[in-house]
Amino acid sequence: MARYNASEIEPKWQKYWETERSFEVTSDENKPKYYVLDMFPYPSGRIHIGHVRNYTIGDVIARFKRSCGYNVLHPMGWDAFGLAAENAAMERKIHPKSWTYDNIAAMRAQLKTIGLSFDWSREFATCDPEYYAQQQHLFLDMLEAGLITRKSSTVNWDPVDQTVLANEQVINGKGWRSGATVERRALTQWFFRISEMADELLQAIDGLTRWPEKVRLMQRNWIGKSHGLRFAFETRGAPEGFETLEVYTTRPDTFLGASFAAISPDHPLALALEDGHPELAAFNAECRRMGTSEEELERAEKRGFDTGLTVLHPLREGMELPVYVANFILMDYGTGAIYGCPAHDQRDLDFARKYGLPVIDVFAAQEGNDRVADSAFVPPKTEPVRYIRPIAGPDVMTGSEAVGAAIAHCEAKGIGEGVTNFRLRDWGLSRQRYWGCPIPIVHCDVCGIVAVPKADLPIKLPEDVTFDRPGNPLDRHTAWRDVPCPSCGAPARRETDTMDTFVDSSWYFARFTAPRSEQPTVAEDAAYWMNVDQYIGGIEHAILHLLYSRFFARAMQKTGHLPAGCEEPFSALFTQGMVCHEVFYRPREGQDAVDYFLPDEVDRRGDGTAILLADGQPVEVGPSIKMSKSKKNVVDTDAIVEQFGADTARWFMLSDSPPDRDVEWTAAGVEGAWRFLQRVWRLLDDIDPTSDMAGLSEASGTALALRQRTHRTIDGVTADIEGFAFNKAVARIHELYNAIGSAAEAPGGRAAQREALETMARLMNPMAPHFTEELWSRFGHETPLVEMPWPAADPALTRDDRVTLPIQVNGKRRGEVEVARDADRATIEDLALSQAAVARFLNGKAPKKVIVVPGRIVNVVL
RNA sequence: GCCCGGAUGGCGGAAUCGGUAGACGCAGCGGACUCAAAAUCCGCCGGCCUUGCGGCCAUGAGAGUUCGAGUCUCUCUCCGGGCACCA
Repeated sequence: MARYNASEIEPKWQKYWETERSFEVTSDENKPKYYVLDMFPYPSGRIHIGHVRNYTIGDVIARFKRSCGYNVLHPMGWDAFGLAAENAAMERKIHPKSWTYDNIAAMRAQLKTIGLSFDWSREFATCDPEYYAQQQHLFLDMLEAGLITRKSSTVNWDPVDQTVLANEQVINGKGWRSGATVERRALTQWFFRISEMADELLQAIDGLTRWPEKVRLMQRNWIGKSHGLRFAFETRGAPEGFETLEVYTTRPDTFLGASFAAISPDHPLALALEDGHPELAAFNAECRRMGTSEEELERAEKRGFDTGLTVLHPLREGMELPVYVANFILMDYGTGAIYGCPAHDQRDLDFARKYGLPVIDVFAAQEGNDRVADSAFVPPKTEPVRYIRPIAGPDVMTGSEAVGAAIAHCEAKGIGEGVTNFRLRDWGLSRQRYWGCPIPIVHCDVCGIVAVPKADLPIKLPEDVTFDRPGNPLDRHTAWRDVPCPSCGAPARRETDTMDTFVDSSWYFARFTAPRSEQPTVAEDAAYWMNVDQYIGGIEHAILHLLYSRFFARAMQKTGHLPAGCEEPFSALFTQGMVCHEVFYRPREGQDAVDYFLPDEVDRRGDGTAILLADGQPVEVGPSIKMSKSKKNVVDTDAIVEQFGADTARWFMLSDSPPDRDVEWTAAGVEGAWRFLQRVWRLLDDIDPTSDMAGLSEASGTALALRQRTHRTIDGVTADIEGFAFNKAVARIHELYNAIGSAAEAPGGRAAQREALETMARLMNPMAPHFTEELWSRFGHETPLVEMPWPAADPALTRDDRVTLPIQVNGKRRGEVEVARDADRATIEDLALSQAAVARFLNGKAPKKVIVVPGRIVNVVL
């Protein structure tokens, strides 16, 4: 038998699936549906091996469910708007559109060599006008439904390039191109009112039982529901209109420990005080010379400026607290103002020490409470603590009880109210960029903000734009920008901001159910296909993308674009890990820099060293990290498919690491996968593909043992695939392979071997589809595996009525005993105590205790 | 800084409920076949002690709960993801 030749056989089956339209599906009420969706890629240019992993995982599920009788929707598309296309335009003078569509064409061709069971007839890119036209439609409906609002928020502003920067374009506080110090600037923008839905989005997490617990927890924390006290301080010395200062606190039980108040540099009071106070104005300006990212604000050194104002402590007569402007207060959370309780909040304590403010204890010192070492005592909310300054209630309470008591007390005295607050902010969707979905709005001097009538959609992006200057080209494209007002006809301006690309990816899953419709969705198709039964993607999307999609599904329901029951669009979620690779590099002589080399340029030795093929000299071998272009530790898909075939790559991806963990791509691992497929192929030499399956019934001895293993493997692999434990499924298939040879000479052995190999082909099919189709066809089967049902195990062959129990003495394994699976405790105990190994330790004495866990273990305690 | 994960042989990992730690694979070593090599096949493969039987140690570190802990609790270390304009 010749070697298995992937480069001939893989295209053959790909062509078969394509001409047979094996994976194209339509709504069919008579068949149960299964919607499996892989997060669609950003068309960055090439498919790398990390994509192969992601899409292989989804493909295993899709093919498996298909063979289980489901009508499987498994679509693919492109998340095609974004910053990278504009960067390419600026750097390489390529239009974002041609850059994007060229990349899509290249990546589509690469994906098709992997043998993925996508329904390509449903493909779209989010930058297709047919797609974003429907998105504009959704925007208008959401605007009308009150789900969209307009307000001010802060952006990163590059004062040299006169442009808004994304957080990733701010490097150490400087604009990445200009190098200028970035500052925060307020801009009026469009917002989805997601915060209105905060509580609903939080409650519904409870129902997402097939999501990873960590993702549910991250979403809960992100929404950040809290109950606290909101009240107004009376101010002293403040300008007119600021007679009170409203603050919010989640720990009103520490109110009597307050020793200062602080406001955000962006707080209206801080702005009002700038007038005639140049030092404060300078401080505020300094604070604004920081980006908008929360990480940057939190990591920055805590600094404050004494405004000279004070507020009156409402519960401590005569006590005035100084008011500071502080750089760590976020204007977007709570009221943008706080009071500080240094004794019981580390950040407040650091601040108090720095500015010489008093530290007032609210709790009795406890063991481990060592404020002396400049470490605040933050009391737990759920355990009782002793208060020396309770606002109300007994001395000893849990934090939660004390918070409740404090709120009740303040409400009774008329100083504030208990309120529920959320960390979740509204979702700003405006982007000052070209390569995104235009917002269908016109600004008219007469009528104000005017929605574009639906009849005028789509608002298409103009293509004649230039990127020779920074800023949004739509702003300077007057022919596109200047239009008559749709309402009064007066000269007006289009909205030149485009939508955040998260909008594009927040409803694409719904669009796949009717991708060519002239409406965003089609009711019957959405009703049939939604929700996504299995969603698969990276953990990096655990919060934003998934939360926005959950919001959008609700918004689409409210606007009639999704039927009832679709408020949670992803019934099950799986988050997969990344593909990593070693880095190869050499320090650049005389410079503080290194040159990286591609894995292809290097010969990696078994002893951990490597040499550069070009000059035969050694290179450094660095750690295995996430594949990235900059470190050159990327493996291109084409080379692997050409050398080993897609099935080898797929098999390797699935065999080593569990799919939710990172996997290291190694050449040796790929070769191992390739050798395994070849070994399975060679079994065709030893196993008669025409042997009579009637011999199965008389299998005995090793042949019967093989049959049992075959059928137990069916059950095991089925459970493993359902549980995303593909690496365990692969291990089981290896074990079955290792067992095949032993049956050859036993009665019924030839038939048992044929059964085993045919079963292997069927079980391996979702993972290595081309290889197994070919293997299957060599047995003379006319129906290809793609049309075959998933194999079922014979229960008579999977039963096991004997079981081996380990015998422990004092918790250490000293022997084992084989018993009937249903043996009772007394029988097991007698057998165990009669063991020589046990008797040796007993030394004639009776054991203190014997623990028997039937079917599990025996532990003899001396 | 804040939120969320992860850590098991030389390497990837297995151990469904707290019950035989290291399944399966990779790498390595030894052997067979070969003029030789490749390919293939067979065997060994956590550490220490022991001729052997076997014993002791061992799941990032330290403590705790338990007859029994990789698994549960607490403290710590390191690594990764997210932090709202990367997608």
